Amino acid sequence: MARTSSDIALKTREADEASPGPKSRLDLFKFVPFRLNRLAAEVSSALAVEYQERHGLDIPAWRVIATLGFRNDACSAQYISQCTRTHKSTISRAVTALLHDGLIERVENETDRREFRLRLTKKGRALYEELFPQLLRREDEILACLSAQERKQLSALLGKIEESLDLIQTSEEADAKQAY
Amino acid sequence: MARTSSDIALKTREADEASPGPKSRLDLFKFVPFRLNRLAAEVSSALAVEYQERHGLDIPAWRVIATLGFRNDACSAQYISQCTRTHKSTISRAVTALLHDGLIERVENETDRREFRLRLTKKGRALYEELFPQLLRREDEILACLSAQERKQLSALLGKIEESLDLIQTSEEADAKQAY
DNA sequence: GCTAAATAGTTTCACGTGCAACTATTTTGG
DNA sequence: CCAAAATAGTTGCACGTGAAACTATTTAGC
Repeated sequence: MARTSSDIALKTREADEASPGPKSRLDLFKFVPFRLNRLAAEVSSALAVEYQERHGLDIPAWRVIATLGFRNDACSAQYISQCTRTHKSTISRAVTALLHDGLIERVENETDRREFRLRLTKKGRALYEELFPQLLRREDEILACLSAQERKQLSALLGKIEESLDLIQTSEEADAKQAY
Repeated sequence: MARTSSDIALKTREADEASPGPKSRLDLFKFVPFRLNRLAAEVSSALAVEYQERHGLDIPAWRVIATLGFRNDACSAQYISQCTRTHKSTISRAVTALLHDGLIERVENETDRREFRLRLTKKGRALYEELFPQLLRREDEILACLSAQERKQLSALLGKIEESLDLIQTSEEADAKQAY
């Protein structure tokens, strides 16, 4: 209490988009990169309750489960890494843990013995089926402050930025970029 | 190449918002928390070039600089921690480094000797003045894919979510929540 | 006024992550 | 075919971060 500077405005909204002129400062609270970072961190921790506390999964593990659960056929660690934009070593460790827990299994690829195809086990599938509705519910809670139309807007806007940053890749494109 | 499953659709946009009915899967690429995470990470690394490579600052240090630069008067580490939503130990380490580099200085608070008031040095101010236009330019590049109106929309939508998640706090409110 | 609780800030510790090096396998090119 | 480059996946290492413990100081309660 008694912070003498308490009255400094911290409100974010209604950026002064009108004047791109000679700003002599940067308001962190209107700075989109900062806002995205903060928002993502907050949303993540809100979701963590579901997969972490309730199911013992961390984010990378959940991404593996989610990718395998969404697709029917088995796919490689590489593929998961690329399309979730998660570093391959991170995926590798998550895969090791999930194998150990019997949530996924891997099938040797006869034609290329470097790569393994991964798929959910029965147990893994069951977890996926239980988990994803809970996560969708959380997402819903988070977006409850938006109308249906606003949600559509948000989705479209994010899509545009993603596209412009090349975050949306076809598998072909993903093949081109290694690193991940 | 020759990924047999290459043709699986990875496109994100145009979520099937219409049917909130019995989905039996979760498409990670339509899942807003995932998208926010990925987007924030990507945007961060795009900006990192500016403050990291060109000025040797990391994100926490930049947040300290930005907060002090935006405000005229000196403020406490606590304050910076709360309003940037960055853990206090992280801010503490950033402050130590910035003090060492002579970018900020601290003034003893006579009425409360536990707390220090922080402010930019001349050198720090100069860095701020040089850095923030570059960052705004980057932000501009990233949002270049959006029209002026879309940017306004995005800002408003983020604002609503932030508000609903209680991310926008007056200092008063911030005082209530500790932890940070 | 003295003890207990609260607060600002620092530091130690454990842990997750990215990078780079490594192994094993496959592909390419001469 | 064989050597060199490329690729899938793993692992060692360094580093940044959050939680919790800690120091110093202030406030609250009796």
